[in-house]
Amino acid sequence: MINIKENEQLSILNHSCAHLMAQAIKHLYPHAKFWVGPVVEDGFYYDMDLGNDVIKEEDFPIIEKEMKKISKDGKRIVRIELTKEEALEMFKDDEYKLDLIENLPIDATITAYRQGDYTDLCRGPHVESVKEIKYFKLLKASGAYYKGDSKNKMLQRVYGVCFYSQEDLDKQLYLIEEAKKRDHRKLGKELELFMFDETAPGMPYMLPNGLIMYNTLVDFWRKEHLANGYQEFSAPMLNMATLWQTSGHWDHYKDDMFVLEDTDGVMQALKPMSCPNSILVYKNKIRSYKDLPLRFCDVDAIHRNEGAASLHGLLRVRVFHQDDSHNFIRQDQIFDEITSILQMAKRFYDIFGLTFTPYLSTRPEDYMGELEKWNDAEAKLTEVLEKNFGHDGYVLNPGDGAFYGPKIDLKMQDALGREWQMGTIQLDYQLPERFDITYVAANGEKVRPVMVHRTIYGSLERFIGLLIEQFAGHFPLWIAPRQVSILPVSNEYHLEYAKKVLQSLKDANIRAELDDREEKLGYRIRDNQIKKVNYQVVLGDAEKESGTVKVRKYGSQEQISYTLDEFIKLLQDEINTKAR
RNA sequence: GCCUCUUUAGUUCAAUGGUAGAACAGAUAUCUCGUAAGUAUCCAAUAUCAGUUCAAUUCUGGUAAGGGGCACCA
Repeated sequence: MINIKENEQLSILNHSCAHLMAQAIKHLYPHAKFWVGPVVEDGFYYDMDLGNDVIKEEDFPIIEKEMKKISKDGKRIVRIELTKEEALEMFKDDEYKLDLIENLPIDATITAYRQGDYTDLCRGPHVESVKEIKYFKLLKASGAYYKGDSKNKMLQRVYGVCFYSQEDLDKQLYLIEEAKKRDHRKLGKELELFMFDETAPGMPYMLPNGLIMYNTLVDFWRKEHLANGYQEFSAPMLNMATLWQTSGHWDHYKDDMFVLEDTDGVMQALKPMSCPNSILVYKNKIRSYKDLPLRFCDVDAIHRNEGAASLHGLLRVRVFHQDDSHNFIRQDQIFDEITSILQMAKRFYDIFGLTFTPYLSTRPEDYMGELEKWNDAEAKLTEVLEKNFGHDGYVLNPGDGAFYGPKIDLKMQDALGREWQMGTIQLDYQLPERFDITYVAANGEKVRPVMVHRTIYGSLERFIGLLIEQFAGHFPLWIAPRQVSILPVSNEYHLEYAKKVLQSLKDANIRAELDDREEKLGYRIRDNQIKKVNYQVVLGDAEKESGTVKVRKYGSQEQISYTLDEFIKLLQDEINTKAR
């Protein structure tokens, strides 16, 4: 998709289009008051207060028509400089604009832009005339909190997009449509990967095909982690309130937990994360400085009571599996540990061709712990990022860290350009304190370790969701649920040979299935193509006689003959290289 | 949690104030097949609870689930 914000000219055009839309809406809803109308990555929006009126998508054609009319009149867009007094006078009927004016820096030049009968407070710049704004489309309408605060009144927001040519606009609209086709929710249904039922909102059922992917990802993860000094454990899902009181979740996170009272009247909660459990594992015996780093990983199910409206297919769910690990290290091991985690994450993502952006979140205002340690940790995280990604290779989020420590989030985009947090690396000085964990240092003193929370996939569910979109359902062979379909030309003559080939493939650990339905070959080819099976093997007289297989790769018309052994080797090589 | 929209067969859609039509899938029969849909028949649905009405799938409201945003997201 085209990123409008990156193109300065296009960005100005879109901003002017936001004004044009506001003007049109003002014509149609004279009492409308406007807040802000910025340019975003994929267009623009304007927030407004329409009193009791509501703009719905069905109203878009009328607004667009009015916009076209104004554009045709071709009024110039005139910049006006104002003193604060003039500005306050000019916008005296609009409390939103007054708010903006009052909050401008004292030395700021106040400007407004006038186009015909509409004047808007704005920093600019703008295109010269409304007649330049021709190729636009309103995309969606929604509510949005005033100043982004849920305690405030809800304004109405209308999104749109604008281009310099009809072709560019069509192209963007086409891309939006194409992106919808690879929506993991749609493909998940079509390819029978997962499902949801009304009785468990936000809690996915992994169907057999999806579970193959899940298990394959976990197997790979497990192998890699055990080879890299990690130790896997599993812990109770239901824990007494006392555990959550110690960890602080009871005070800070209770609303997001599934809490219940057991038959003995004891309060319990399903774990929303495994950190306290991993600490108990650490605490199970006395640890020495020689033991560190200690890396306890797990893929236990965790439950979070997310708001119903925020649920989104596999990308935001109420029960999921984090490929979690809690690494207990010494303060002087931070740099090496973070480096090794980041490298591991990069290696994992590279395998899937996924690109990500690291976000460094630093000390918030309400931080806990010692300032010195914070500064030291932040400096080290920065150093790791600078070294591995370069100065422009990561985003700084000042003050956005957790109260217990700074963090690096690894974010990726879905098909529609929405950003999702995948991996995360968080330093934590609080939980070791709360649970009073220590290691014995060389001098015999008890020292508090630093705890690193980290995930690479993030959540297996979310990762699978993103993979579905990344590959549009056509997966690399090693995670593909349907690797090979075997199609005998005729069940009467070729079934026996087909079964032999099937068995050979299964013996070689290939996920192969026999398609011996009483349907014509063309029908079965098509059906297997739609199911995105990676390889189709057609077996008829020629193959039966020569002991070969005729292979057709997904998305290709080409048919290639191999001996059975050659074919198996080809599959195994592809699986082992994890290439597409 | 807030604004807003949606809900008809397994799936994707159609129609209607007088209880619904199709495509794909599935089943059966037929075809015995060499690289993207052979043919016929059958099966199968108005999310749920109320209200208005002689009559509601259609109108109104509640609930649930789902979508688009906002807020949230250790």
